[in-house]
Amino acid sequence: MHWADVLAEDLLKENKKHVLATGITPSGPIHVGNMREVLTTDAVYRSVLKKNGDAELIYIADDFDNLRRVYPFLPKTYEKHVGKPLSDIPCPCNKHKSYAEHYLSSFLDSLKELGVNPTVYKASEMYKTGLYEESIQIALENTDKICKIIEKISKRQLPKNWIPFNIRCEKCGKITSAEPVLYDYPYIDYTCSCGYEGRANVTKGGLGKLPWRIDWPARWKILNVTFEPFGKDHGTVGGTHDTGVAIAKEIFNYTPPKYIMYEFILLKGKGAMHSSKGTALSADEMLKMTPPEVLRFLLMDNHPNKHIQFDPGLGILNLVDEYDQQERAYFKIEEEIKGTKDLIETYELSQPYEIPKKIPFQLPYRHLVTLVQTGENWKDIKKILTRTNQIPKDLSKEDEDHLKQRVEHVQYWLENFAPDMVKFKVKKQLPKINLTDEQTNFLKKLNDKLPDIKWEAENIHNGIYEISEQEKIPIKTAFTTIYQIILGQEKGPRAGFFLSNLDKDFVVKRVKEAVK
RNA sequence: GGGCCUGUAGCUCAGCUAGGUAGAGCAUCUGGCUUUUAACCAGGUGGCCGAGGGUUCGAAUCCCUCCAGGCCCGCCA
Repeated sequence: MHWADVLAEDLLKENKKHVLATGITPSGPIHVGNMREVLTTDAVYRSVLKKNGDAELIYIADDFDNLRRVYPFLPKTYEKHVGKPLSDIPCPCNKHKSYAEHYLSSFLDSLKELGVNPTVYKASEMYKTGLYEESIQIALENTDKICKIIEKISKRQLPKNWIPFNIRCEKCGKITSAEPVLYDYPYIDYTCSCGYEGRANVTKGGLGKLPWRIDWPARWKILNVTFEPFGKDHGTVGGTHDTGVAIAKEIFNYTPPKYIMYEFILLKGKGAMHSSKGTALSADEMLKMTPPEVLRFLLMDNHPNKHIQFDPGLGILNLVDEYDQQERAYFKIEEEIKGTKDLIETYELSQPYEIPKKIPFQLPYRHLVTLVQTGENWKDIKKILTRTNQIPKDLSKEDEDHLKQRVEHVQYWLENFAPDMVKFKVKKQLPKINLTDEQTNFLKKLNDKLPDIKWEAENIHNGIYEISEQEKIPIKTAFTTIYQIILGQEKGPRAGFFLSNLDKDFVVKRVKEAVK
């Protein structure tokens, strides 16, 4: 059984409406690792719905959390914003309402592309509209109890006058620097390190925030959360999940949601991703080089408790190939590889939106890598594909869109991540090269033969071999020569297929030129 | 120090939740049309299922101990 179904069935033991929650703090570019949490939740959500359960998928952006420090990708001027809620900090590009919006909006766009459509909650709004009011009161009334729970479970010492509420200083706007002096419901008198002394009315929204260890369980109750995954960093003993569970039960009288702890996505050769260390791959970027169904596939095919090594280099080609292979198996065009796990569920969960009724038109991804570099744009590429009969004349609109979308992904990959060995450029002019006599001889023979070759991959390929045999020219030399005069490099894509994609006249002309 | 996960063929991993004759892909070897930057087909080789103990008629699978590796663990989600 697919892991999402296992989790869904566990939820369905209770016949009620399930709220599946996921949340990420938009403190910077949101990376693929974070994406795992959202897609994991989405998978379980879909599975519950499929089994006729009642479910809602929600996404909570904790934009009321404060900026911890000036991250490497931020200008120095952000120093003055450290400590303020993300929703109160100006946008780095000035196009969004706030710092939080800046990172959130592109992430939400990515989610849409992946077919994830949660109800979005923003913590800043939840606080400002008073959704947290009751929880704040309960927390403050139970300060001692909460303090004991946290100290006992996390083995951490809290400061003497600690209260489960971070006051936002009215003057400087920071939620990290105000110290409570006196608490008399509903007022808290405080002094801030900026010198301000003030009084906060906790029943008025937005004057402060519950610390994370209390915020999380409070949120479960406010939104009736029944399921929420979290990364292994929270799963540690005495960690925020442990204290959250205890606080939910003992303070908020709420049964903690079910969960799954997920492993991290590691970047091949670089290890775990950290935005702050520059070793993160943002969700945006990943989606630009990986088709959405393939990105989903990567996560659906791997149990959340397994870490994923993601290779943005050649590995991506294998990943897409693997996806295509499973797609063919799903549509029974070829046999599934023995031992494939949950083929049907995995494929269906990988679809961003509708599950195709028939198999989408496939072109091997590696071919696309060559094609994309042969043609200038989609029009060009389509022309080549049509001329070489690689796509049917009556290609459907959906199939064309699908193909075009893949071409765009390949282009982005080639520009940003592909290793040099797969890159090439068809030179507009004959490159400056020194050819040996043997090579020149080969080109002469090729020049004679070319006009008679029917312009198809296999014929071209065979033609090259014939010359090689007749003239006793090593086949390797033959290929190298071709790559040199067209690409200006010694290696290149499979020659027959490659040349057939080029215009015949162009090749004939180039060979003629090279012989001179 | 604590926690989670992993250990099965040369490599990457299924199989373990419901115990019942050890599997796949790649690599390698052989044969077929000399086949390029990782696009063929057919067949073969290859494993003390990390080690030890226990439960059982029977264990890769369940229980215990140990060993090795990965990752995580400050009011940093």
